[in-house]
Parts: sequence; structure tokens; C-alpha cells
Amino acid sequence: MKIQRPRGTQDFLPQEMAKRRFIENKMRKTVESWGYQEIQTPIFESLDLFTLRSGDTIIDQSYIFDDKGGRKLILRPELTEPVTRLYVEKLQVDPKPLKLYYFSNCFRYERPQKGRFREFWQFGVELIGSDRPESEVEVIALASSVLETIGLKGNLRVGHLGALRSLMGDLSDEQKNSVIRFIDKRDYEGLRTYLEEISATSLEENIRALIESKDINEARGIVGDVPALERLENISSQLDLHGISHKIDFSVARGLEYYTGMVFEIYAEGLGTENQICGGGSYRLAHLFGGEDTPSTGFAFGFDRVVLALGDIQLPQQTKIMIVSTREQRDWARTKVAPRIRKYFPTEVDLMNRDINGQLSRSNAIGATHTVIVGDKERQKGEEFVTLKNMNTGEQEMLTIEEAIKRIKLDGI
RNA sequence: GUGAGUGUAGCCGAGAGGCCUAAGGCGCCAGGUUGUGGCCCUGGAGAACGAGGGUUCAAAUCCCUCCACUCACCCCA
Repeated sequence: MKIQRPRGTQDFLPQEMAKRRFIENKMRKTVESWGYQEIQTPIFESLDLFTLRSGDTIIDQSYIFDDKGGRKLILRPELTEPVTRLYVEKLQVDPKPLKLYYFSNCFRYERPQKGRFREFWQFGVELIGSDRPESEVEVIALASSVLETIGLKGNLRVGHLGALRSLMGDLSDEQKNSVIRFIDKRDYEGLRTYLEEISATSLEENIRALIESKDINEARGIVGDVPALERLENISSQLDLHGISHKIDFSVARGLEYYTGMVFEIYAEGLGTENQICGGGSYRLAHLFGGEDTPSTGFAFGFDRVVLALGDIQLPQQTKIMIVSTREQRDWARTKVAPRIRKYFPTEVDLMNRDINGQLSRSNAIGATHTVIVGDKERQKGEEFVTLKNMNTGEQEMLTIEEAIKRIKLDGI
């Protein structure tokens, strides 16, 4: 019986992997250039970490298991809580704001679809310890910058949960969260039913008006001049200063229950139904994990979706050398010539005892930029001599090994 | 979790009850060319047709179950 990989998981072949690393490296460089430092947390955590605040659906969709010591564990369904846990455990006294980033796999037990996997990769940042609007703006601007460097266009929507929460002033936190969940799902029928249940039908009209309002002034007319709107206005005008186009959208509610303030989402085109490539916002979680109450803002990119949205991209040609030799010289080529060139460039030698023709064919097949030919003619001229062939132009010349290395560098492929 | 579609060699893909011990193309290996690649030509290896069961004299082709993928719902990244 053939064993298949588990449902919703992916194998990455060399070509796909090269593409993913290419994109990943660009994303890393971007956030590092803004001063964010990489961290890594365990692939599984205590179940409690996620039951505290994530919401029931996240738990329903998680891989939860007991280890042999009877501990309740969970494969991380996302990374904001683990990072906050790490912060509380190890980094609370570090200078603020703390700027962290991660690139890690997460697990959710869902029905797979294009851009939706049971194991998927998130690339995200958390900016911890600042309550200033500048910080929230930076996180959005950074997400936008990441998209720009990888050459992907996104549709940015920014909202603020405070407006909605102040509108629901009299409801309990639990009730507010329920309402937010309905809005996030755009389940307005369910919302109505729920409001009837908790005898708050008077709210419905204003809630609908708020989430349909297109700008902050319109929202002011509904909820009044509350701090949340002032904050969002501030953020929005700063985004304008950064030249970041965005839409104000009060229906951006985020499914995760820990978000408390500004929230944003980015959508890409051409991904079908799973088109959200990034989500983020401001939250307070540290105090729930035994730390000080700490304002934080973060985002996460769905890396697999980003890769999908980018489609076929042309990767830059990498310098790659194939050493081709006659049968008489293959030991010399393999043990004396190749190691010297390998110090500078990725270098392959023949392993199939092929003739010159076959070796050149191989050189072509692996996409070598240059072929170094080592044969009797070269050896007769002297131990240092090889023939360097540029595989793009077909030009070739007999040179010393040192000259050949210089020439390859000069070609700068 | 609900509904729909799909599943033939590494990849694409023909075949729709007996002509199938399954076409073709790409890729792979070898040769044409014992010191020159990409093109071309020739040959070769590679599939009991997603898995298991059933109907039939006969199944890749029909039925059932399971598995996987795709799409929508849902959920979010």
C-alpha cells in the first residue's frame, strides 16, 4: 500500500522551495530593515495558552492531544499567543517597544481548499509595549512595505473595534464578542436573532449603519465623537502621509477575540475564496498570561497564499558551475579542480561516468551558467589550465583556474 | 462539518464494458557524435488505470465503501 501524505499538508519540490525561499528572504529583509528581530517558539504549546482568549472556533479547529505525561497540548493554530507567552516569560524587562518577527508553520484542522491547508506558514511581526498610534501605523506600513518588496498588490482595509464596542456600551464583554463574531462572519441574520435573544434589538440599526459607513465622519454621526474614532482618524491620516492607500471599514472585526483596538486586513486578487493574505491589529494579551497589561500590535501574512498570489515569478539566475572532464582527467578534475572553484561558486562534477557530450548535456540540464572543461589539452598546457565555457553565450577560452574564477565573477550572473 | 466535481507512469493526457498484458507528448536513461550542451533522429525503462470490495463470460470503463485533490458553504492566514 502506498502511503500518502496527510490531508491538507504539502510537499515542496526543489523548484517550489527555491521560489518560497526567495520570497521568504525578501520578507525577512524587509522587516529586519525596520528593526524587527526573529524569534521561534515551540511547535506545540499548552492547550491553556489558546483556551484563554482565542475563541471557540480556533479550538475546534486545532490539533489537540495528550502527551505521555498526561499534559494537554496543542499544535499552534497561530502565533500571537505563543509570542506573547514568550514575551511574558523572557522579555518583559527588555527595552520598549519590542519588535519581533517570526516565520513558522501553524496547524488548523479544516477542510482544505486552495490557499487553505492544515499545515500552513505564517510570516508575522509583533510590536510590543507601545500604545501610540505611530506604532499601529508602523505595523500597517510595514505590512504594506512587505507587499511592495515582493511585488504583490493588496487591498487594505482598516477598522477599529472601539467604535463598535462603545456603541454596545451596555452589553457584557461576552455579548460584545458574540456580536463582533457575527459581524466578522457577515452573518446579519444570525446577528439579528442574537440581538433578539439578548433583548438588544434597538442596537441593530446602529450596528448596521456603522459597519456600512464608508468614512469616519459618517461613523461619528452614528456613535458620536468617541476616542476610538479619533484614534482611527489619526491613524488614517498618518497612513496618508506614508502614501498608503486604504479603506476605512468597520466590518473588519477579526475572528480572533483578543483584538481590542485597531484592526486591519489585506486582500489579494486571484485567489478565489481564500483571498485574505494578511490580518492584524492591536490587542492586549500579556496580562492574561501572568504579565503586566501590555499594549501590542501585530500582523500575520498567510505565506502560502502570498506564494500562490504571486504566481509564476522569474527567479534570478544563480551562478552554477559544472566541471566536465575526459575520463583520463576525471579524478584530477574531481579532487583538485572542483574544490578550488567550489570555494567561490556552487560546483558539480560528473557522477555517471558520462562522456563529454553527456556531461555538457547535464551542465545544460542543471542550468549551469558556466562549464569548466578539464581534459588532456588543458593538462598538456599545464596543471593550472582549464577551459571556461559560458553557457549563455557559448563562448569559451583556455585559462588558468584563478583566471577562470575571476572571469566567472566578472560575468556576475 | 455540509453540498458538488475529479482521480490513468514523475508531469500533461487519450481511452467511456471485450480492438487495452492502456495511445501520445514532456521528463528520465542510452545511442547517433570516444573533446563540446541547448535543436533533431533512434532505441529503452517506467502504469495491473487512487485503494479495497462487488456486478459481469469479460471492467480503466458500471455499482459500493474508503482515501486524496478541486470548487462552494464555513473559517481564517
